[in-house]
Amino acid sequence: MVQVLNRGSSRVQRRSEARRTEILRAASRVFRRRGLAAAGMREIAEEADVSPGILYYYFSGKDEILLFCQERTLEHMLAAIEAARAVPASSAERLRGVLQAHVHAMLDELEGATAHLEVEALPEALRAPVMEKRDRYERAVRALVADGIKRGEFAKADAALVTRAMLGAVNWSARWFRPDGPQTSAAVAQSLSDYLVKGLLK
Amino acid sequence: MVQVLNRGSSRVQRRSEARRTEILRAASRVFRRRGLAAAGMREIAEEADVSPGILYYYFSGKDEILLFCQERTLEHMLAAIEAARAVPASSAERLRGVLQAHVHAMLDELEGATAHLEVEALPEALRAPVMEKRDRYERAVRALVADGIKRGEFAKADAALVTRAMLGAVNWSARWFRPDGPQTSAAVAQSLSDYLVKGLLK
DNA sequence: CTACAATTTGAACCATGGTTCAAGTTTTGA
DNA sequence: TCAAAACTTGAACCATGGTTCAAATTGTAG
Repeated sequence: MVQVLNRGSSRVQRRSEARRTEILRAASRVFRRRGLAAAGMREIAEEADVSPGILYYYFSGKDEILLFCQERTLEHMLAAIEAARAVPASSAERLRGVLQAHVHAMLDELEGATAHLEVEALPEALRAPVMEKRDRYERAVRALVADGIKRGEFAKADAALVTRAMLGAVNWSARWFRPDGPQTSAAVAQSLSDYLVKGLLK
Repeated sequence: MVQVLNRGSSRVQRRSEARRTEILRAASRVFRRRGLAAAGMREIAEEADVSPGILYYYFSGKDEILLFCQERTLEHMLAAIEAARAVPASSAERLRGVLQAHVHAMLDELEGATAHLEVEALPEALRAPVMEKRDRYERAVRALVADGIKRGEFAKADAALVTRAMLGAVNWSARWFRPDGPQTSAAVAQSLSDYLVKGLLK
């Protein structure tokens, strides 16, 4: 029988929950390594050091694993937006903060996931909640940009287009970044956000 | 038997060549519409208005179709780089020109293809030539950026990183652009390249 | 016109990979 | 300690989709 999501705190529930996230993390790694389509259930199972069958004990199938990976990352990014809003700072500083968090969400081992870049991989039925979050995130970033323009801190620009350019640049980092390369993810986050915000300043 | 690429000009050869590109174009459309992995041979065949079997008369298989799509787009982009180099102009103007051509290569119906964004989809054996072109293109853009910095036209920056940011922003456009949306691909190319180059100026 | 080559078809083949399941093993509660 | 529940396994099932192929059609050369 497939388990129901459960945040209770009895011993078994905690252990069960841990196993679930363990699987999700393994899946994230495989997704990033092989790409969404090429990631097989057997490989995910091996990465998580369990048998293939068990994936269907904790999840209803590959789609659901994908769904959870995407939502986890998006919620992480939405939290970063909230954090930025809470801090009293210039639009430029806020925007840089959000973009840096986004880069970390893309590149860092712990929470990093690139799955949310391919919403189309989800069957129609599951897409809605992910797209809702994705759109909410994009709107929030756009609001940050528009706000900076309104305040006169940024030059006049097409906020929607610039936002998409920024997100594209940031998302793309997952394609070329190598953890064993010359620079850390923090350095990338720094330089990238500096450059992207600079294009907005007057 | 599988046909050999042939640019001769006898009547049959011309017709054969036309059929090949016709198939490639159909494949490009399906790739863009469904994504690489989800594009099936049967669907490509239907889009090209032929039977599935014939794809194997003109190509050795899906991999080769993919390979040709990628190379076609990359060659198109490399040509744009050459054109930019030939023109006497500021680094900023050259860079804008290249980025605009890139956007058009992404979005326009005629030659537009997004296949080259997923080199990993190719089997190891076929990857090399595509990656060589892709890297050559990236190096050329980077050289343009570095040149602008050296001339003092651009502010000091990590040329490699900025280049990747630009390419990411531009590649990403294929994800959100809708031909029937509010703006044309030319308008997008314009705004996008303006913003991206602005971040480099002093 | 006729034979040969080039082209085209669509059904069948088969590997891949997501999924199911009956049968074990481990953990829990009393 | 023991039975029930929770968990885990690995092999088998089966749909999908890339590929093959024998046969049919079309085009070409003599």
